[in-house]
Amino acid sequence: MRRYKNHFLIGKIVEVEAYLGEQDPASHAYNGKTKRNEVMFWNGGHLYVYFTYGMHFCSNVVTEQEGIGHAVLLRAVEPIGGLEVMARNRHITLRAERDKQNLCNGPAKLCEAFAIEREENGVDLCGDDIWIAEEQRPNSRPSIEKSTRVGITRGKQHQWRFFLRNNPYVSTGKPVQ
DNA sequence: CCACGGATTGGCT
DNA sequence: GCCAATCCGTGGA
Repeated sequence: MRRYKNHFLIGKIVEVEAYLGEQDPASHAYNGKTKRNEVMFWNGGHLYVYFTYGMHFCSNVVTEQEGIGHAVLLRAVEPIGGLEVMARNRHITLRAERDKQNLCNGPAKLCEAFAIEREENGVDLCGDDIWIAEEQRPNSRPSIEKSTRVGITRGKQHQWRFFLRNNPYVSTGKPVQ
C-alpha cells in the first residue's frame, strides 16, 4: 500500500523473486556493499529501489539483519485500489480488462504505477508512506508456484521466483530456462 | 501469439 | 566500453 497525494494506492503482491546477496551471482549485493546497493545491507523492512536500463526503477523488500544483503524483488502486483491514479502514472488509459492487467505486471511497471523512484530508496516499510499489510482474507489459500528468475544471466539454476498460480496479473517476463 | 530490437543511464571492469 | 533484476512497438505467423 502507498499513501500518495491524498490517495491510497493499493495492490496485492502476486509475484516476487529472492536475491541472496553474497551467495547469489545475480544479486546486486554479490560483490559487496556499494553506494548503489547499500540499502540492501540495512535491516529488513526497508525498500531498496534501483534504476536500470537507463529508464526504469525496480523495488525490493530488504529481508535480513543489518550487514546481510538479501532482498526480495517485487515483480508484479494486482491493482486493488487507486487504479485511476496508477493509470495516470503509467500514462495509459483504462478501457479493456487488458489495460488493468498491464498496470502493474512487471517490476518497473509497478514502480511507475506506485510512483516509486530514487526518492523512495531506503523508505522504512514500517512507516506510513509505503507499507505491506496482511491480506484481509484469512481463510484464502493462495497456491504459490515457483520457477527460475527473469532476465538474469547468472544464478539461473535457482528457482527463486514465486508467483500466484493462474493469477492474470503476474508479469509477462519469461523465466530463464 | 511469438520474436526481435531500440530506448537510454549509470555502474563497474 | 559493455551491459543490465525492463518495457514497448513492430512485424510476421
